[in-house]
Amino acid sequence: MAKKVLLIDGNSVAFRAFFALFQQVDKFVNQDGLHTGAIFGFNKMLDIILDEVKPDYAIVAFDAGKTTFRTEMFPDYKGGRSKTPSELSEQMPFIKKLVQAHGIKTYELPNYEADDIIGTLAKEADNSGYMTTVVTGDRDLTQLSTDNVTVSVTKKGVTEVENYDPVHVMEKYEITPAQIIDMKGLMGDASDNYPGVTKVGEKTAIKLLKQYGTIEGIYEHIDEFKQSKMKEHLIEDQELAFQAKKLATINQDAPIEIKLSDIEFKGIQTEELIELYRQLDFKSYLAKLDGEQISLDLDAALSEIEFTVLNQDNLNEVNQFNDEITLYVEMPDSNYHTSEFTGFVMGNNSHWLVSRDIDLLQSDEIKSVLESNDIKKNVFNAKAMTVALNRLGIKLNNLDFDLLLASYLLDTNDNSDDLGQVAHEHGFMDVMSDESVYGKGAKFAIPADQELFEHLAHKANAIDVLHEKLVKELETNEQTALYRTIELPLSNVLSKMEIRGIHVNADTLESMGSKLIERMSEMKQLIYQEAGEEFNINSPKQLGEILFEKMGLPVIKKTKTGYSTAVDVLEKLRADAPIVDNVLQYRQISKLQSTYIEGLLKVIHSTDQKVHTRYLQTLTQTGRLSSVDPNLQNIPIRLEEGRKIRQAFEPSHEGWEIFSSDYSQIELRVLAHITGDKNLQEAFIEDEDIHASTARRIFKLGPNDEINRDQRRQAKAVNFGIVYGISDFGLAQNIGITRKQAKMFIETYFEEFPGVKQYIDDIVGLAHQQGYVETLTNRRRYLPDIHAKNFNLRSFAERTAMNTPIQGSAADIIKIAMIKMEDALKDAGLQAKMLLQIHDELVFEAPAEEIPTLEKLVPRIMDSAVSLDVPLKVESAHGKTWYEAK
DNA sequence: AATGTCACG
DNA sequence: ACGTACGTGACATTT
Repeated sequence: MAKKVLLIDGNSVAFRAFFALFQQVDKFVNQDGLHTGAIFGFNKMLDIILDEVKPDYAIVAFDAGKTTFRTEMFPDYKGGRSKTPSELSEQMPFIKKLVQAHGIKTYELPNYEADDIIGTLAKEADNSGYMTTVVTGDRDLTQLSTDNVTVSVTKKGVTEVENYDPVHVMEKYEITPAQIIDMKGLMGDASDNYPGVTKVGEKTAIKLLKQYGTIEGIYEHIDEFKQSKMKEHLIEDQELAFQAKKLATINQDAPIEIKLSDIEFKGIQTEELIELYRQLDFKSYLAKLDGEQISLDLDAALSEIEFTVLNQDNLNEVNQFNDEITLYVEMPDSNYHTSEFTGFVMGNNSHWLVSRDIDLLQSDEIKSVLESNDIKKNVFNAKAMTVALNRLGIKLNNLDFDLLLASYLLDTNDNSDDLGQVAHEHGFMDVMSDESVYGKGAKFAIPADQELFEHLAHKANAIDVLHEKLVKELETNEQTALYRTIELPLSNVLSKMEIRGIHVNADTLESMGSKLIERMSEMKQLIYQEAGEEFNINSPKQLGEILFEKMGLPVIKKTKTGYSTAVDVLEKLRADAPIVDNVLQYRQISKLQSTYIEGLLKVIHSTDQKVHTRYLQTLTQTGRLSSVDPNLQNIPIRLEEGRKIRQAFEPSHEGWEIFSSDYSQIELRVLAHITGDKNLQEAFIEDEDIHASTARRIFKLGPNDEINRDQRRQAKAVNFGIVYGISDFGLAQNIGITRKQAKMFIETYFEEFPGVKQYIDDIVGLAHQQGYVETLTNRRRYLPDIHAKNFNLRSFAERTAMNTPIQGSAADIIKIAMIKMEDALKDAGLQAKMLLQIHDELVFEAPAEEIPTLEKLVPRIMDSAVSLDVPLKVESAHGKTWYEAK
């Protein structure tokens, strides 16, 4: 097989990579403040292309300096270009190192550009009968393409390329690769700052070349041209055209000192590359490198750590800890309700006790330490530890420091549930991430004793070392109270709710499911009939082809991969063809079936007929919880059909009921409080229907005027819009009015609620000034994009600046209520148990006879969780199932 | 692993 | 002129 040669135009690819990632210029910075976006992009390109080409020879050519034979010929060549941004030029030396670490030579030659080096080598390769791939960001190089030379030009970004061989050049430009030079001669090149023939662009140039072949050919026949402006320009600019042609011609005989045999591709130099990735902070690439090689190498980089392996005979070792201990129980699966245990570590001050034998935790010696109220516990993920130990019949008491929770409060942005990664974020590198120890996907494996124990000891040590630092940082941010009185106690409340679980009646789900399946197959047949063929309705691609190509329905919206078939689009097409309505119905049923019937059935524990969700306490950017495995925060309610799913959620005892209370309009009440807007506050103090009240104001209605349904609906959308960080476009889209009308609404709203307007201006200003915003309890969200040059990114950050204090404070309030609730239920001696939190709603189960008590107690706890300038309002309901609690 | 869609607050 | 509401998770399909 022919040898393969890879020639890369280093400068142009680096430029492309830099500008492709420029919007995120602030995201790609390593610890030393070096920008790394272009390096990152270059690396990505290299990985892909090396994998694709698998070259025998490879080189990356760079431009040597400002002056070349072209500037000698034409002093203004590439003149007027703005200087290379310093953010890019500082990256060039690293790109060269990166290339070398990939086992590829770099080369530059005084007086010549990278193009010429590539052209010369391409010619040599072609003559030797090799297959060559040229990678560049510059279309001019397509002139080099032959049957044996493919020119890959990077498209948006650097990872996608368009491959030019002579056939593709012909398809695209209708000329040969050699004629590309003539085309450039006629057109000139604005970016290289040389002119061609006046008023001749791509279209005209191609037309002329198709007829006369070359620039020379054109001028040989210039006399035969009909009198025209174009002819005048051609004659006038003849010299320029020939000059431009020369400038555009790549020199294929540059005096380079290297031959193909000097540029053999050596393959990746793993050690060098690891060192470089480390320096650059390229974590994902580090992880990607061969797992074993890396873990060996990283292992060597970690400090040696001592530990004692616990067994039945040395359990008295734990007696040395009487003040505080650091504890970590290792679980390979993220679901701590069900995961197996692979080991544990406990200790402090570099005295680490480790073991794989989980049963040891249940020994009197260890159990008494864990359950002690005098010995403080430092952990990573208190809730996971609490639930895990509960499975072993151990009650974990006196939790004090949670590295995960503290880290989340300090900065919600770069968070992870991996101890190693979190430690790295805080500058502590002497611990590995789980992924680099265990590998991932198919490679996942639990290592042998020594490696596992070292990993565990390093983890415990990381918690220990970061403890003091993070506690100080919380103090600096005035977040100590948030940590101690809200998040840490809440993690305990949540662990109880998760452990309790909620009873789900599988029979109810199954009988619903079989009805749905029946209806689904009817709908399916109907849709196939209307379509005239069978296809996969669940595939947006296939559905799009049927609707928009076969049936010719009007295309309303496109996605980046094809036609959009989302609800808002289909709804507009409803009247055009009956199939649309059927597809919508089919989708609705299939969603219920797959996500809520089958999905829920899969996660019911066979031992207790319950589902045990996990609340993620350190995930959202606003301070809300999220719920997974299963997600119990998105069980259907809006449409009756879906709402019936809630009939399967039952109390776990005979004679009990489901009881549910929710905050009414909590976000708008928080808005009224935070903005201090008198008009908005008044509406809540008077307990008015808030959307009607807003309607009265924005439509300028009198106190006795009727508010019609549509006015209220629109006002409701405006209220939502305000909370989300409104834009006229968004509002218009949402309620189907013109942008102009939406703008009017917003303006009127701001006139009527000047305090809200003031708040928006203030908070966006504050975010710009300090780089973050805060909630009522000093929960903090950093907004790095607030300084972005990119309009979209910046606007998004500005909207979050105003939304986060609202959504986040509402989250704070219900969290406080939950902590108080757990105590209040206990103090009142009730059997009632809190089961679920759905952002502004709490769901309980209780004996029927406790319901009257709950109806007073629960709202009282909830509405007094905090004291705002407006009252909080709570509404309750109860019934035999969650469905009936409405 | 990414994308589109749709369920919730 | 830019291109849009805020916060989530699960599923099926496609790459």
